[in-house]
Amino acid sequence: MNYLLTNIQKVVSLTPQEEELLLSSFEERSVKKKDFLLKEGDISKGLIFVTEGLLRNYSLDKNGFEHVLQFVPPGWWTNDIHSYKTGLPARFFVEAMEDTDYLWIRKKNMEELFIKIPKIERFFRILAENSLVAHQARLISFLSMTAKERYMSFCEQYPSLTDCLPQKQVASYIGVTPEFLSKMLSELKTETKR
Amino acid sequence: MNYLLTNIQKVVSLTPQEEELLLSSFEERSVKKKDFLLKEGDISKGLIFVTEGLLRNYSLDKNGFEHVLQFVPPGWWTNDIHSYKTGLPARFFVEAMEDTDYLWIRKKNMEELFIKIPKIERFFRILAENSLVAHQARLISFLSMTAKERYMSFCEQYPSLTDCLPQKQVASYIGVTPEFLSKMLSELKTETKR
DNA sequence: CGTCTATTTGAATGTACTCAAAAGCGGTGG
DNA sequence: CCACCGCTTTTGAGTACATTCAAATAGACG
Repeated sequence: MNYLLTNIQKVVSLTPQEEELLLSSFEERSVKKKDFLLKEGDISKGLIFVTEGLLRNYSLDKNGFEHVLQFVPPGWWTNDIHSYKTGLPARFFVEAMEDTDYLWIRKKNMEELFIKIPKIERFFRILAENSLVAHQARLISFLSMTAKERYMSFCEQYPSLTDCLPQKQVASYIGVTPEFLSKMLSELKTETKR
Repeated sequence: MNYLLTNIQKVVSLTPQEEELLLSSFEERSVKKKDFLLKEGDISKGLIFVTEGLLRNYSLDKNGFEHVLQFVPPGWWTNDIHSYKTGLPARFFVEAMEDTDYLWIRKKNMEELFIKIPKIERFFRILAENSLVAHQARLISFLSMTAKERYMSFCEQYPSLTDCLPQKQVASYIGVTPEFLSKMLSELKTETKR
């Protein structure tokens, strides 16, 4: 639970009372590898903050292919925002890539927190804005970069993830087929050897 | 100015005093077609709310190609969020596609408003969240759709823009060359004729 | 071990790009 | 008001980047 406080206090400072109210609004939960926290068609009823493990947030297209929207390591938040905000069915899946511990807060509690502690609403405003910046950068990468450039940019941005992720998942994130990523990698290797 | 109030009151309600404070924090400004409101390398010092006309927010890649991040018709907000939040040089340009009127608020005034009227901070939290949802959808379109599908999805989503925008700009938004969009369109025409 | 999934490799294909040239269109100045 | 200039759009030929499909190999897990 302390991890959550540290995460939030980097942006806004809370009194001990506020900390207590905050923590009491969350539930500690765990899932096993390959479990789903959310499936397409479900209604997303709360927010997820990962403390241990790794999640992925992805969509399934009409041809049955998966597309990774986000990897969610400890210290990061996830859910299907659209479903959460509108109450409509989710378009994304949230699945555990490893055994994962997380904190969960129901929408109703979240809304109460915003009223009782405006600083929490500030925290989430800033969180959303930062996330927006990251999404914009990723969009620009699709508009202006080749697959190889997107791969290298991914490695720079998430060095810790690059190692522990199956290639297939990285391929899905940067928007290429696993076969093509494999070919790119063998090229990159022979390039550096020379 | 009233347009701004209408826009905000759709999400949160304000008292007459709050309305007045809000409006007094903004400046009315105008630019001519082809003028820049922000250039790469500038520091983004405030937020822009368009009341009349049309802006575009784009980046320039290392080969000199433009990539449209956002079109900004009346009722929409824009700036370079990253630069605005960090004080670092902007990566994007904001340019007027037509003579445009807009409201402008300095960062310092914005921060004061957040303190004096928490509902305004709520409005911007929700604005950022909605924008995030839109960005996610666009990301998924690059991961899962062909150029033709992205084009059709763009037309559905922004019917009013489709007509008034030069093809070249639409091409830049959906991530293809103007030549390729032109070929796609002539194909689509012959398809519907049959 | 055996099974299941991930990765590699190759050949054929397709989608989208580049470069070039011509045609169309809008704005501006004479 | 027309002619010209610059920019956008169209069209075509050749090319490159990335996909599909198939088959072989390698790894991970029970």
